[in-house]
Amino acid sequence: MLPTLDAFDLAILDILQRDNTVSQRAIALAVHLSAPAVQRRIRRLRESGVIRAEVAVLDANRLGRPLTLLVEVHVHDEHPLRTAGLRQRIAAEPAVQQCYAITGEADYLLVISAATMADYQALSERLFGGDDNVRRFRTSVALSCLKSGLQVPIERDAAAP
Amino acid sequence: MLPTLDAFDLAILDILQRDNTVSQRAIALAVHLSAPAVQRRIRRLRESGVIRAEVAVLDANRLGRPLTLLVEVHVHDEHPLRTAGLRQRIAAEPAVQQCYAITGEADYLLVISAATMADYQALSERLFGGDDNVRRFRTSVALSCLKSGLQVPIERDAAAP
DNA sequence: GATGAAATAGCTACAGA
DNA sequence: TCTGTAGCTATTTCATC
Repeated sequence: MLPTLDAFDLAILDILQRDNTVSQRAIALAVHLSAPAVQRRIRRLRESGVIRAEVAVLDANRLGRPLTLLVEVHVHDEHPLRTAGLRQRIAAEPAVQQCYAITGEADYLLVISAATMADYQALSERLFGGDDNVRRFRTSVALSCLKSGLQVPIERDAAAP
Repeated sequence: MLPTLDAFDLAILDILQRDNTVSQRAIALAVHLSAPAVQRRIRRLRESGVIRAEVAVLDANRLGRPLTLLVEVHVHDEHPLRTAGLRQRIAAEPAVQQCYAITGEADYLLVISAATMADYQALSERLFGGDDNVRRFRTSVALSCLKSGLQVPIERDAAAP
């Protein structure tokens, strides 16, 4: 389940995480391999979980969700049992795009997508309202998004001779 | 360039942002449309920018980048001319996955992927070191990632009869 | 890992509502 | 203008070397 990735794998991954619509033939050409070889590697990368998902990235503005909110959450007690409810509500809420447990002053950082501030207010009430383990939360509004992605930097050794 | 999205479009988008390897035929079946109709809609959604990208999401841990860092950056002057350099370095740095200009105490929030703390230290030096407009930056380490994605919540009206 | 055949998906054209 | 049917092209998939 932990296959070592060679330069071919890395080259393939680096293409796919930029654009997974490129054909296996084109990838094969780019990394100097045959198409079936590329296909077998992609299948292994999928099955082993190196490729976690293959998705379309949508424009939130065009879908009526122009707001991105960044929320630092402070809890009284970080103990798993005391935060289970919070974590479950976060997991269940589609508007919460990302959630990190973090070091430092705050305990959690959330990235949230919302249509209106009223919607966010209702959401924050749902997430934090009745939870007496939530000490406080501090919301920042994203004025603009300078960069948005989940791409993992890959050191590009030359792929092949 | 701003086509109104109907229930069919939304249903298609909701499938694709979860898994864009689903065939047009399967989508057609799911949303009760013919495959060519689905294809035409997908093409329009791509061209109009509603679909911003189609990508593979990789597991950073398996690629030797187990660290995620969340960095709040405070600048002296938010004026575009004074922050141009910073924004340019952020854009050029693959390790910076996300960057938001935000309201509140800090001015920017960065999500960064790194292999080691030493690498991050070098990176932060590159990003902020020589810039006298950067007043300070505060780094949090992500202890765990409870949720990770860029999916936009879509209200699922019934797709079609 | 490469080659070639079968299955499948994607694309285009045309007809109809 | 949009959908659906039909037919073609290209890609993926699988067996073999």
